[in-house]
Amino acid sequence: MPELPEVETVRRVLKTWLIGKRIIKCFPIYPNIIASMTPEEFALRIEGQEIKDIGRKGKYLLIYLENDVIISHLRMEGKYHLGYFGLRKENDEANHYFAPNVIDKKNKHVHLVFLLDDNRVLMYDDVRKFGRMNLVKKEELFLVPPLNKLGIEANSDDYSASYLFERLQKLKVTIKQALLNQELISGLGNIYVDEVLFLSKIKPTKEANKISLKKCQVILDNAKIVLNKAIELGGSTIRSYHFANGVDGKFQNELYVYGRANQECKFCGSKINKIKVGGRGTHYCPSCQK
DNA sequence: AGAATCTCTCGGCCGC
DNA sequence: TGCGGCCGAGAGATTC
Repeated sequence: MPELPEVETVRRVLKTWLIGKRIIKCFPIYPNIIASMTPEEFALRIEGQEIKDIGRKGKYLLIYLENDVIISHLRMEGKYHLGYFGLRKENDEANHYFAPNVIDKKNKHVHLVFLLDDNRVLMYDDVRKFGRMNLVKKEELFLVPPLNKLGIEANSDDYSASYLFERLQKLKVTIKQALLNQELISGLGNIYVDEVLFLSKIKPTKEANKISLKKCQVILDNAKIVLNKAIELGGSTIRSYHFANGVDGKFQNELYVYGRANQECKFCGSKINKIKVGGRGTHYCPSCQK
């Protein structure tokens, strides 16, 4: 489940692979991955452009080309592999191959392929087909969907407690639902919201408009601590989620509540509770969080 | 107007 | 082995 730290980890890997490479050809295999235009138009526009930089905004990965930016959201299980253009050879140790019209076990979940000018291929792999890619003109990047309404990032120094407090005052949802809203604060997903609320000693079901200004500061402080620590450790690898080329994160070992239902709280020993909040699985310690 | 809620996308996985 | 239900981020539609 890629959240801000996982996407940042992918960004750093892609940067080492792709800067200066030119996209010769794009194969959109599963068309629904491309949002807001036809796959043909997407392919036509990016073909011939050089990859200039790899950026990130919230959970969105940004592939800067000469004239356009590919906005890639990995959603649940999207990942990238760098492979080779050609047919798989016997006893070949290379992990990933791609040839048009040849889909084997190794790449049956590959939905989009970029052929690069060094005869390598960048493959977008997504078992659940939830990920989406947009293409926007460079100068419109933050002026059109999906980035035009995205909130300030949760670990940014620009995020002030007074701003968070003012926004929360107007809401009638729980604090957990508010922190998952990417228009209010970006980069936090289900895992890290649970972790931030645990460290902040706030029950996920508490109404957003009852959080004090002081607690807003605590939330932002903990968001920084949790996200920066997770980035440092390469994100969390949970369930079947692995990063590009098998690079796994280590933050899952640091989790206090997420995925620890019925286990002991690392602070007080109470049983971690799992409930539903706004339709999302939610973990908390009933004695630490009020 | 703006916030909240509903619906839809998917396939692995779990329980029966 | 077969099948229905569950999970979940975000967009777009709908309701409040």
